[in-house]
Amino acid sequence: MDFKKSQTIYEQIADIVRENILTDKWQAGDKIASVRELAAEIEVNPNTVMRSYSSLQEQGILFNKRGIGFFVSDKAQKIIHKMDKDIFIKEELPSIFRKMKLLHVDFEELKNLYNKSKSKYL
Amino acid sequence: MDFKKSQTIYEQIADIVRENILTDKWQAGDKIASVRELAAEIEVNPNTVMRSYSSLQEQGILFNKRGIGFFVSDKAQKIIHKMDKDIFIKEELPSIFRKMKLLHVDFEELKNLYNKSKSKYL
Amino acid sequence: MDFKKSQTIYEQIADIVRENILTDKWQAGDKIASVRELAAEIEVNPNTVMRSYSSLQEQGILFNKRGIGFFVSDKAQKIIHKMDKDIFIKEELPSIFRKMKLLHVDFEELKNLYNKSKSKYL
Amino acid sequence: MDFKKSQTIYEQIADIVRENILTDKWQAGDKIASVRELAAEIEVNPNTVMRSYSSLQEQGILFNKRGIGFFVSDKAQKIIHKMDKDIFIKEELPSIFRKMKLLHVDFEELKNLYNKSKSKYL
DNA sequence: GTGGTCTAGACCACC
DNA sequence: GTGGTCTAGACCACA
Repeated sequence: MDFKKSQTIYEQIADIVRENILTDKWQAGDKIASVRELAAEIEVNPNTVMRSYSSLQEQGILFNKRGIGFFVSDKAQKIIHKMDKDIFIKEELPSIFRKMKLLHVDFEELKNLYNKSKSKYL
Repeated sequence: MDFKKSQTIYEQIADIVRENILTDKWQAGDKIASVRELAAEIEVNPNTVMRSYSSLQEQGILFNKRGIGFFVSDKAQKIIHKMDKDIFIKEELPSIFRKMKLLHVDFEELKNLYNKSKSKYL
Repeated sequence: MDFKKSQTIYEQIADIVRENILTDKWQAGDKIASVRELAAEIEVNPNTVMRSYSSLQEQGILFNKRGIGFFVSDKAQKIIHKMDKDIFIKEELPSIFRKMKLLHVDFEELKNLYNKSKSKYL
Repeated sequence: MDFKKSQTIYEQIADIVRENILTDKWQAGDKIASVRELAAEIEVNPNTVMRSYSSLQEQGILFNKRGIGFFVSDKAQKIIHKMDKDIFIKEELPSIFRKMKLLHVDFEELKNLYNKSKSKYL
């Protein structure tokens, strides 16, 4: 597994977990991989995985049962969706629109790029 | 001057320089603030400014004359525009489109948000 | 450790690293001395070593794992060999040939000097 | 006029003067360009030219007559030839031979490159 | 005055 | 422990 340098590894792991929950790969109540299992699989220090799980737990996305493991919480999907959409609309989109203006990219071009990217996944 | 802590100071300085060039505030051939001047103005260590200028020089955006100062290179604007557009189209937009899909944001909603943001600046 | 003053220290450190890789002392995947270790060993400021390692990383010769250290990249030797041979053939040799002409040194004399230098290492 | 960054401007100017003398463009007793003339021509600070001329004077290559200008000394060519050949044989060639070994360039290849470079100037 | 290098020492996040 | 950034202050060569 290879990670981007611009973001910390534990955040990138948390992102993957969040995405798996958002896309229904992992559902409410599911037991997810143990810290050691995941660490071994993606070749990362167990401390690093632990840190990801802990932060997800603080956000109410995971919960753990002592000696058993980490589980997806009931409200996980709702929480993630709200967090992500908030960031998307308040931070990411404005930054994109600002850059479009700076680079003289008009909405037509955006539309074309959108359609092109969509057709990739058909 | 205050900086975000999510990004290094020297990158933020480089970003400002790039933006000033892209928006024609500084034009090809212009002498820009000396390392010490800028450092004093934005209350930062001269070494930090130096690092920004050096990286911009490596990218071909600035050049310097010994003992005189740093200048905006002829191709600066073209280089910056190309770099920025490349990143925008190959990295930022795909990430945005991917997130739209994940969050079930359709193109109509994007269009509305775009028009809303546009009207802010009218 | 003593350095020539005609060249910056950080370039000389980078040169040593490159040479150690080129001569197989350090091989692809090897972990090299940490910034602080090397700095202590050659009695130089850690920042200076950091600067060397960073530039080697930009060139694709080294890479690092967060919190672990710097490593020799797989293509390191190939990159260095290409860089060196390019400079040798496009810059150093022409300059030598030009000087030979200027100083009226013919190819026979060069051959003699070459053989003499070679016998030194036998 | 454009200068390499790796060497100081005044040294590069001195190099040009030396070369002009070595190739008989400027001969013993000739008056060379005044400091201001040359400075204007190559767009450089007069101080910088002065520094070049001074160093050449120290080496016995130039001499000056007060209020008249700088002149090529009688022994100029001999001095330059000796200096250059010394450096060439004791420093530059050994460094080249060392690099040949490192880059696995054998003498045959050197010969080919030499002949190729020679034919360029025919 | 300018850029450029270097040191000493600090602080941080991460593994 | 590791890399990475930043500061304060010094010194140098060059214009």
